[in-house]
Amino acid sequence: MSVEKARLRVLKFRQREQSILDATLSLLLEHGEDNVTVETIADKVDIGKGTVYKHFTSKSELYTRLLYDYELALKEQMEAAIETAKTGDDYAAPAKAYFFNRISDPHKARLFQRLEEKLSADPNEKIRLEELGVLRKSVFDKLNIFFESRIQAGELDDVPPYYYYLSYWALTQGAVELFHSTSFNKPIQNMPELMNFIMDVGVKIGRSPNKDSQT
Amino acid sequence: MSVEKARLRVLKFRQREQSILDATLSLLLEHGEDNVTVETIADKVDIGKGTVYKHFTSKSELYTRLLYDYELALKEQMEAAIETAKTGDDYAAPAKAYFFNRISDPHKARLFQRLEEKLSADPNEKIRLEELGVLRKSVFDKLNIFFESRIQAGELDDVPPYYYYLSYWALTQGAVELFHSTSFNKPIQNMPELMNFIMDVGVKIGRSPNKDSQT
Amino acid sequence: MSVEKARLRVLKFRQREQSILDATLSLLLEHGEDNVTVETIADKVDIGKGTVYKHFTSKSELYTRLLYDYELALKEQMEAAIETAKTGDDYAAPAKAYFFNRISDPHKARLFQRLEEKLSADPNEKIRLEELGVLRKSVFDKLNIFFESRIQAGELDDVPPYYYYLSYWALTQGAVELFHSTSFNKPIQNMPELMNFIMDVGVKIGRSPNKDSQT
Amino acid sequence: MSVEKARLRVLKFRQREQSILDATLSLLLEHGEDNVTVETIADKVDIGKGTVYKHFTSKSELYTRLLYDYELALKEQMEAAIETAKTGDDYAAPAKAYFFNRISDPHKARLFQRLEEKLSADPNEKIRLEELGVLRKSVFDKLNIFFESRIQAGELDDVPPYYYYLSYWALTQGAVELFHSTSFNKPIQNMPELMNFIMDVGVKIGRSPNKDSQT
DNA sequence: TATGAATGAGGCTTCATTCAT
DNA sequence: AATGAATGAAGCCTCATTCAT
Repeated sequence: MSVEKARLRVLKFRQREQSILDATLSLLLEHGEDNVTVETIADKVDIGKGTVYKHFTSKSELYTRLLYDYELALKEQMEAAIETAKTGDDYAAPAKAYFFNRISDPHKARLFQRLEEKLSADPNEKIRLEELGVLRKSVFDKLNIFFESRIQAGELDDVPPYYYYLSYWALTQGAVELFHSTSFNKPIQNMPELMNFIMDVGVKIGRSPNKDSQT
Repeated sequence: MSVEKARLRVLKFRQREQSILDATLSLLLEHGEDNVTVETIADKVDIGKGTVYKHFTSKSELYTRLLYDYELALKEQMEAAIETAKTGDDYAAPAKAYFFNRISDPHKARLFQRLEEKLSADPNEKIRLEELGVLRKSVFDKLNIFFESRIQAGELDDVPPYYYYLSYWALTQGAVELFHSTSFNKPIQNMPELMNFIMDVGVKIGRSPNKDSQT
Repeated sequence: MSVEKARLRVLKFRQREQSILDATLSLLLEHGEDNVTVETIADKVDIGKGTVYKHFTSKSELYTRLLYDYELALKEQMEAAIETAKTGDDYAAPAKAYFFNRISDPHKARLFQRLEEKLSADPNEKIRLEELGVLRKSVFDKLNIFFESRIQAGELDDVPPYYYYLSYWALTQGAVELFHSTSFNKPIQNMPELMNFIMDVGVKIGRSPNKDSQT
Repeated sequence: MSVEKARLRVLKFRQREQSILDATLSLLLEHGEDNVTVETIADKVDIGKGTVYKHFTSKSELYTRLLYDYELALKEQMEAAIETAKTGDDYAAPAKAYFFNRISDPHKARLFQRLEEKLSADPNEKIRLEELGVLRKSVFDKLNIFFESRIQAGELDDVPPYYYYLSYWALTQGAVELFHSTSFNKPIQNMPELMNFIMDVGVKIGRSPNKDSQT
């Protein structure tokens, strides 16, 4: 019976941890990275400040954890998209998946970009942050194989595979920034249309003109 | 004679102002936006904290000034490049100019991106920050004309001109981020080559296959 | 049991709050409004500077609170005195109560006068300061009724009731200043006697000569 | 000829000194005691900050000087009024003169009250401030004689003469405060009328009922 | 003599983290 | 385990006064 109790306690503990993560993310999105304090977070979850430190050794660790969860979800989407692409149904599936993931919530995308940057400066987080690299490496490897095969099939120009996905990453990242920049926003009259245009630019990277007709 | 003295004094004052700006930029680049204090700056220039406030009414104003100077230099480079492009020698001149400007010092490029974002949150800087918009508007207008003419010459797909330069902006911005991301950096074996590849992607945006041969 | 603990904690917290208020008042009286810093206060209570901000959002709020407490006590004394006066035992009870309240600690009286003035300039305190007005309004209303009845009874000249209590306020205020002015102090050989004289001037305001004999 | 020049220089120096005093007073009245800096003053006079220190050894001395000038003018008015009173034309002349002097510019009256208080705390000003005492002593002496004579003439109750003028001082002082207090201001519908009422209270201090008819 | 740039002590406030209960 | 009061370092900014020119 006390085993049961213990299990329940552990469950509750985990749920609370998730609440903290959720609350933090929502506060971060609402008020910006520089305007969220541990106290705000605790208040939102309706727990004491000290309790936060029972779950995370530091504010940075909490942030890192958030980052990791985000990246993990992204990885899973990417892997699914790569599988789809392999079947030949839609070569652009990974590209689109990535793009949509980022652009569907550009606010969040940019937040994590900033967070990662900030955390990188923290020596205590270096180790934990490396796990992000592991996650990404796994996706990179799959993308490498995928693009290699397309190159060998003559569908793409013969450059190192990472040229493709990193160019694409850059383009998407930039689109996210564009979304937010008050100043560069101004000329834009039709944002969704522009985003489609940009995505299209991305999808077509490296396709030689004559190969273009194949899609 | 006292006129002469006064001129000297003003000169010295300006030089000091410039050295504050220089020191600030270098500290910002070295330690990151969140790790530069007014005291650090004063120490680096070897002046008192109060002196900084003789030149700038607030830390924010100092930053805004830095931003403005950077943007002004960029604007001038862009306008020169647009002129070059108009002569027909190199249609891609503006694109290249922009790309090189950002990529030649990606650290700085990203810094200013972040700085602008942060300053936008400060109500006191809103007015000063609008001058940046004026600067950019001027470049946008020239780019609009330039792209419009190329579209009408049938050299580019017929989409709103800003699609071109904003996509390009996004791509460059992303390239800058790529440069910094410790994690996304890893697969890269040949950074300059990759940057060229990305720039090429940008240059070719919107050129229909058959028009491609014209260049 | 934990309820008991919580109560104790709240109690302790309040006590500390009160000791901050007490220390602040005593420092204010000792060193003057311009020579009390948050650090001084914290030192006197033997707590950290930050702790002060757990109790009050700003130095101004702390001062406002002091002011409010003072005014509240005054209000209660005044209302009691007005009740006494209504019984007919001593028509001058409110006047005397007010006078004694101020003159018994003129140092404090003047301090709060200054404090209120200073706080009025702080836009953040405007709302909180209005509560003082509410407190006073309540006393004013009671005084209006009281004086009105005396006027109608023919005991006082028929002028707006507030003439009486505001003249009286002015006289008392001035007496407080007199108490402090090192320079105007000099001729005074018998301060209590002078204060009695002044109070008497106040008490007799508006009593027509022939009515004078009635008291 | 150089004597002439020297005289001119001295004249100019004095004029500038007066400009500084004038500018300071006007700034003090406009922005309040806590919001006037030496720089503001210098700017208003259109001279360098350093120049201010050629005329006054410290900001405090400048203020003290302002105070002295104000008090001197008041003294002269008071002495003239006492002379008038001695002729028997208007016994209340000194009282009225004082009251009008303060109430005609209550803003200024209160400013100097505050200034004197602040300066009293400055040990460096103690000596200079004593000269104010000398000025006042001179007026007090004359008032003593005046009131003494009225008392002996049976026109006033027999109390120490300073009871009269200090009570009066207090009343006026308080009226000035009343003028400014945002909170105590509220019930007032007719300020000039109220001020007259208060002045009347002051004028009648100490007059026994039967003596009242004499005026 | 006039200047105004430079100074730096000193004031207020914030917030991640600790620790006694 | 949970709490939240307490901490104090650190950051920004002000301003009377000094002093080299």
